[in-house]
Amino acid sequence: MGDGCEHHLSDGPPAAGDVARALQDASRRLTADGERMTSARLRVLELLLVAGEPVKAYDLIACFGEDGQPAKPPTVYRALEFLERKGLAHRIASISAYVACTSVSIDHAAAFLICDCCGATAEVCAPVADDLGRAAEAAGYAIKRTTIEAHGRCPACR
Amino acid sequence: MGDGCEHHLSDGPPAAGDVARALQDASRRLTADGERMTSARLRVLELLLVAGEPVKAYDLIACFGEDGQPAKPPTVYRALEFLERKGLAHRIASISAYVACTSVSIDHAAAFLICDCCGATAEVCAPVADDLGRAAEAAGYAIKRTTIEAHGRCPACR
DNA sequence: CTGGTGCTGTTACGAGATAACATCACATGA
DNA sequence: TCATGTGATGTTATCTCGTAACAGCACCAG
Repeated sequence: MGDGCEHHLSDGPPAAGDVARALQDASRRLTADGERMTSARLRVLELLLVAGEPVKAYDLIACFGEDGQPAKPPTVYRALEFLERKGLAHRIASISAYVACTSVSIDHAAAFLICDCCGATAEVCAPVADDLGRAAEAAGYAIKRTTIEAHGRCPACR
Repeated sequence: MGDGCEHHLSDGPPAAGDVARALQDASRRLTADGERMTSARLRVLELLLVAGEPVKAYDLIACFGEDGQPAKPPTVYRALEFLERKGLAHRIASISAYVACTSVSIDHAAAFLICDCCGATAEVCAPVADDLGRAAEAAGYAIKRTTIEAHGRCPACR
């Protein structure tokens, strides 16, 4: 969220229809995968999609209930872990927040550009991780998972 | 720290002489810079150097006093913030830990390879961040700071 | 010796995340 | 149909991580 300025054009919350469609797509993909899209998982994904930007876990916890009832932390953390495992969401470690995955490709390895001014984030793909992979190989490391996050200012806030 | 195996050859704790030398170098560089290398900062840097791998903030807090007395959290967090600002230490966001900077070049933008098995980390430099910079430019973002971390297995643990 | 600036000490608390255990839902095979 | 195993959830409690706020001190510049 904005600390000072309020530009915020980029990404942003999508139309309601888009969210519904994304939720349906996700559900279908999961059931096809033999996984269960339970109500808690669906709700957390919905909240992430509606936000359209990184959200703190405790913000999710606070708005979890349709009626305004908060959830218990494990409920939300379990859903987040599941969504992340399935590539439907990502944790952004540098700000301890979570965001719905916007990348089309299933096999992720995402990188994020994060605006310190308005909070907008862009998920960028591919080329970044390659470089890192090469460096890892040179050092003899076998990589399983990457965290790639760049902080700065988005086009609107510059 | 190792969760299961205990290989752990890489990096590791350096000889006492090396630590002393690194501390002196750091002190000189700071005073030349017009900064003060106070006892708390020196102590935290020493603990990081001796460990030779990422250390949790509360572990630093616990071993802070020479006599075994723990420090108060702000003491350590302030020192860490300072050391990070000066490029003498880095925070590793994906595991909420801190590590002394091993890179020779002053102007950092470091990337880390972290072994999930034994905890060893390698700090790799340069080429990685370039790629990310290009992606950012394409998206119109101006980057100030990056977090690049890869998890996997080190040569010894593979 | 006076004021400003930056560092330290201390208390208290807010935010982030997980352990442990009981219970429930549901598919599968006897 | 019922037994059973697996995975999801509910609940309590706790742990870890990090910071706000304020008082006091150290040191340098004028």
